[in-house]
Amino acid sequence: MLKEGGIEELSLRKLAARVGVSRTAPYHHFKDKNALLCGIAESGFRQLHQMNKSSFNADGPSTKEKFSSFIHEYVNFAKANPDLYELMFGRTIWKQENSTSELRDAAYPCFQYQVAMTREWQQLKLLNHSGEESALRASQVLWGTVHGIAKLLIDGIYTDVAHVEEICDYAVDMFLVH
Amino acid sequence: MLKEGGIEELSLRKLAARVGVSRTAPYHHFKDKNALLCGIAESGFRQLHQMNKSSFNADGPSTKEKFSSFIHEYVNFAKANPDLYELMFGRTIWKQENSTSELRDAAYPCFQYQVAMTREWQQLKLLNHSGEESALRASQVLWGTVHGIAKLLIDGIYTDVAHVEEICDYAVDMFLVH
DNA sequence: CGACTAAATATGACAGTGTCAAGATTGATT
DNA sequence: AATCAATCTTGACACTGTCATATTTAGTCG
Repeated sequence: MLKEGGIEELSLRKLAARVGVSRTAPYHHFKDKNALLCGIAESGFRQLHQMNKSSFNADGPSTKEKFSSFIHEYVNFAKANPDLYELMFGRTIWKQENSTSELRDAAYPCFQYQVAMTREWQQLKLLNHSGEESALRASQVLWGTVHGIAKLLIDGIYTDVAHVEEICDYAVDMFLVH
Repeated sequence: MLKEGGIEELSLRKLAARVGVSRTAPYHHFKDKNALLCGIAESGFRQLHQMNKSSFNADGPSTKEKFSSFIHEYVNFAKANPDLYELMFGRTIWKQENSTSELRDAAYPCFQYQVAMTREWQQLKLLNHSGEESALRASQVLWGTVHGIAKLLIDGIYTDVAHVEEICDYAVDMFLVH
């Protein structure tokens, strides 16, 4: 249902009807609609984390190539699953105390892995920077960049999906030290 | 109402009740709830555009300082008006054909101004990059970065609002050529 | 001033939604 | 065979956006 009509089209009642049960049946498996959405997002984070890991641990490509892969793969993940991505990083789930502890348990390791990758790129002097190095800050900026590009693409704001690879290549080039 | 409880708390009925009119009175001034939201977002874009212009045209600060100002001011705008920013760049308004033509007329010049600023920074050799230069691509990356940082901050995802300035400074440092 | 018109407002209604309380059904374990 | 917990259902409530229809208000013209 997410893929068909996005988050706003996903209602518990329609979902229950499609499965063939009554409207309140889902409430015996999830506390809330929010809990259900958190569950879906949770699996999304596991998927994203897995993608990052297998890409970063691949033998063959150079570290520079892996950095480029990270950017491309991240944005393409969002492009391929726009509604899942929207759900994973949307206000719906994260605002206030909506996020489940299970969701956070899946999401935080994913975030921390990005910090770890960034630390390695930094130690190998791959990234352009002058002052004192901070893996956390650098990863927040890098993540911000891919996240921002992904969101702009998904929402179709002044960026065209057709130019994803070009934009990502440009981003890689702007971050690498020359 | 936006500032009080965010977009999800803003309902036409409550709004009408607060103003002291009936539920359907707003429909004689706005076609839709969507049209009303677009109107609010519209004024947000005008505000953002104005901010960028007066910052970029200020005499005194160097171009490098202006670049830094852009990053900081953009993110701080989002931090100061989280719900307005969420509305301006959220899926609610932009997905499919929800955006009003008036909204686009306010937003696009704002986007294009960012491209113009980026073009100048690029021509002054301020930005780190190796290949062929493209103001559009560079501004998409820069914008992606500030947009992404802003969103991560607003939604409270692995970034703390207390470190805004540090994160922005770090971003500036990563983009400047050294 | 009175009449007409257009803008603005109000009422009732409809189809949705998430969610709760209370009762009915099922299936496995003792 | 009986018990009990898991699972499901129905009824109900308070919301939501929006439409069709009726009513009020204000402003303009002869």
